[in-house]
Amino acid sequence: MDDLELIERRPQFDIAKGFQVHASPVGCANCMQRTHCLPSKFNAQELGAVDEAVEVRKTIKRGMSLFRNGEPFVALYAVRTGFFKTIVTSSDGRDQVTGFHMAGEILGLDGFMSDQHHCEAIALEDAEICMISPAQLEADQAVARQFQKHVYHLMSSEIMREQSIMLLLGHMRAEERVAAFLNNLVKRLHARGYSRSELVLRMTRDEIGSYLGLKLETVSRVFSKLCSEGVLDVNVRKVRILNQGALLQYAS
Amino acid sequence: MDDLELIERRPQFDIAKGFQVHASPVGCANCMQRTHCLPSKFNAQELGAVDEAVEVRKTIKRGMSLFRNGEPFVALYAVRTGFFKTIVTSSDGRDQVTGFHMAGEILGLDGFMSDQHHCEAIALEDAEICMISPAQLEADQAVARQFQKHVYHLMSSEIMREQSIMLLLGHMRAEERVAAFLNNLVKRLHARGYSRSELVLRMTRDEIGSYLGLKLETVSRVFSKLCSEGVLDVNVRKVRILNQGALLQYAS
DNA sequence: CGGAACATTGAGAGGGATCAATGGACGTGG
DNA sequence: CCACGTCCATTGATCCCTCTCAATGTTCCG
Repeated sequence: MDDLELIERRPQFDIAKGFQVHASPVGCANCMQRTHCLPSKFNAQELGAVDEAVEVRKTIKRGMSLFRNGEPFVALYAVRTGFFKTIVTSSDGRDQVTGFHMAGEILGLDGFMSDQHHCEAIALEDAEICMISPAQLEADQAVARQFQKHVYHLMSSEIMREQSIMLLLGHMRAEERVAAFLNNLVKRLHARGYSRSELVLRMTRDEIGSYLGLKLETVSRVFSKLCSEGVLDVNVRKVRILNQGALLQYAS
Repeated sequence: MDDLELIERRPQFDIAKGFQVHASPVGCANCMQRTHCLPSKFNAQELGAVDEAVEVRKTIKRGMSLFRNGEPFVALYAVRTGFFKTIVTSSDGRDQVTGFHMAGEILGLDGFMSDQHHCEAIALEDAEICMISPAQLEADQAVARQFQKHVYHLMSSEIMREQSIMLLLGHMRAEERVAAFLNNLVKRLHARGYSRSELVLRMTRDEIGSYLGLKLETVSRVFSKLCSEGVLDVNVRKVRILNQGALLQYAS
């Protein structure tokens, strides 16, 4: 397994197939994601320090892991391009998708305080990420304070996000879950300049199902049903929302 | 509604029925929970500063809220005695129990970084809590550093806890959920000196169901089934675990 | 072109929800 | 101290949503 070998070589960050490391070709100040990403929280002056803490940019091939359960924490990761899923694995081997992550979002927080990752992040398509080294960020006193504040904020958001998923998993029916999923996805995409009504799913039906606590067939059936009701226009991975209001109704 | 009136008066912490405030009668150094509670993370020297930050102890009557969704964050709360549940409420009014909390556990972290609570904590029986004021804790530099470290740790644990619930809600069958619930509960109780095989449930079947994503009748039926199989001996709220191994098997 | 991975759809089964009735525990007030 | 009401738990009967199993279709890529 090329993947495994790759994974085990970290945290040295060797240049290897599917896991290219190179010096920063783009500073945060020029990055397309700067308005959504962590650096947006810093002022122009502090940005220099942030830029220095962002040591390298990496490209991750589709299907590869950014980090895995049990690995030592070495950095936070900001998604530059591409799409990730995070999964947790139960003691008996079943695993569950706990989130999907797009450009500008920060991965790896779960390892930040325990120095060890407790989930696995896998690229759903070829992706680029920035590695943010907390140690270096905290060299500057003012930046450190600002950084900590935003790590708190990110963790707080993560807890709230998970609570809303718990609510979804505990109380919603299949249609509601899928509708909530689509609404959330399209909202985040729209914040990044994408259409409010059209999206391309980067994940399989199985992955959506795992995230929503449903079987892949059920996810497929719900798509078909919402299609037949004129709420959606689904063509495999391409989804068009025809009736925004109705979709919001479903998600209640 | 006495409850509502009470709630609205906070955070002034008036003395009122069911919500008694009084000066610390017991220091952390002498508290029965000190080995499980947050203060256990500090050395003897720092403990003085912690004790000062624990401004008041309060008693909370059964059914009363410690804090509610949307309320400003004023302090962290350490459970001294009694039992709490935390609930989140969805936009359409449905709510879900997100956790049960016993002596020594810290409540209110969800409001720590956003300065506002995003869930509600309700006492399941008459309870006592300690209010920990972060502002005062952070007066001392060394204590502040130590405190921050442990807040990170607590939040990390909270994220992991929620992920395991997501796994439960997403993939487990009713019996597995109930078994996992009991195992977790008895483990935490045992860490506090209680029996490894006997426990008294402080919550209703409905609350267990909400936590596990099941209806109360289903919870009741699972208890009955495990009873008939000789795994448990259930007498309403009193549960005896007759076959520890089998229960662990169920929770897989 | 062929194979692998993924999606769709159908038929049938089953687990949990729902509806409903009963019973026990507890607290309050007569 | 008992009667009563309330809250909670148990159990049964039935329904239905989702899972499971299975076959077919589509897309993508070597």
